[in-house]
Amino acid sequence: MSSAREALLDRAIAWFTEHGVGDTSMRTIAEGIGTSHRMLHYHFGSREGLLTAVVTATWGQQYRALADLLEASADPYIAAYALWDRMADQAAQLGPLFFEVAAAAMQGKPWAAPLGQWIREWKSTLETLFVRVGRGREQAALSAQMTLAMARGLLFELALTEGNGRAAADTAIRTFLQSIRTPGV
Amino acid sequence: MSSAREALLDRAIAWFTEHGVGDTSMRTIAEGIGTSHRMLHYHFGSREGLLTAVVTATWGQQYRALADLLEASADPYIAAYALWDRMADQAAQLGPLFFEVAAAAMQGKPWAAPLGQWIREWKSTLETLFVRVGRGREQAALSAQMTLAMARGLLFELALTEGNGRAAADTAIRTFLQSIRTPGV
DNA sequence: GTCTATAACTCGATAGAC
DNA sequence: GTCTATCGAGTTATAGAC
Repeated sequence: MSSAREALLDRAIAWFTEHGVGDTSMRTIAEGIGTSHRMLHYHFGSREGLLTAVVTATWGQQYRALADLLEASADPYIAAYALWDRMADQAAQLGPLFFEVAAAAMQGKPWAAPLGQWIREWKSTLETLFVRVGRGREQAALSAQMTLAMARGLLFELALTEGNGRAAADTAIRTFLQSIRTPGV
Repeated sequence: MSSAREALLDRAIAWFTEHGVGDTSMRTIAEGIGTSHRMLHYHFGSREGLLTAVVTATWGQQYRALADLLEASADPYIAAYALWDRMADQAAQLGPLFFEVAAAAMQGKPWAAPLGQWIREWKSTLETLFVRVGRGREQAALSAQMTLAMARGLLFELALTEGNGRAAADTAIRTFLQSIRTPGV
């Protein structure tokens, strides 16, 4: 509600995107985004509250954008490529933070839990699309799982090479999508 | 050399595997593995020195084991599956730490750099195997990239679900390896 | 909402005895 | 190699004025 809080949150997201979460303190990030650590405590309650807000806001909007994208296209292959295109564009900036927060979710850190939840939902959403195009439940689940795994694996590499190799990654995902399009697979 | 140092390193690796790196202090980990923070400083010099030693030891032995495995098998598809099998077995334990350290490498943290280096080498190793089996340079590079991306993406999901879904992941990797085996892909 | 001040504590790292 | 003791800085979080 408060616009001061939201302005602060936007800048915090930008800061974490660039520097990661890691061991950074409230003071360090406060200085980095031009406020005081007192204000961060005032608006977000605690360090964990700030992290939760950042994760929720970042991947909440990401999740809604992707869900829209998937709903807009009837063809799961076209939708999957559009999804890839969007993720790959942001890989160099958002990739490192994504994998850091995901690792935190794997370790059971509460502030990272929302991301883990959304990752599970992406799979269901994509699976539904494959069903809608005529695949059986099991085949749709397999296709969704493989598509997301391939996209995420390529994203991992892109993030590790700071965005170099985008063309090669595009070729890889296209080759893969082509291969699961053929019947019997 | 010193056996006290190596015993300490072994226990530190086990501790990080279970708890992650995150924001944990020298004092916390020292207590966790039954020593004093003074001893950690004595043997590893600094917090960064300890992290570097842990990363180097963990993925140094991992890298050598995988290199042997790839060299032992002439068929890259069999080798790739053996590689997958080994990684998937350890996914629930080592996966979270792997992705956390990889994210640190993406963010340029010096202590995580060795892992980034090895990840690049895995690709070259697998690519060489595809060349040896008759693929052209470009096709071999593409196959190696896709194989590693798929394996890593499935690993990501396995780690996030604490090892549940191993059977589904096995099916996925087998389906994928089958699909890139057919000529023209 | 924003400020200064500060409580209460933990951090990495080192000194020096043994 | 291992111990106790400690330094100085940095930490989260809160109190209270404005």
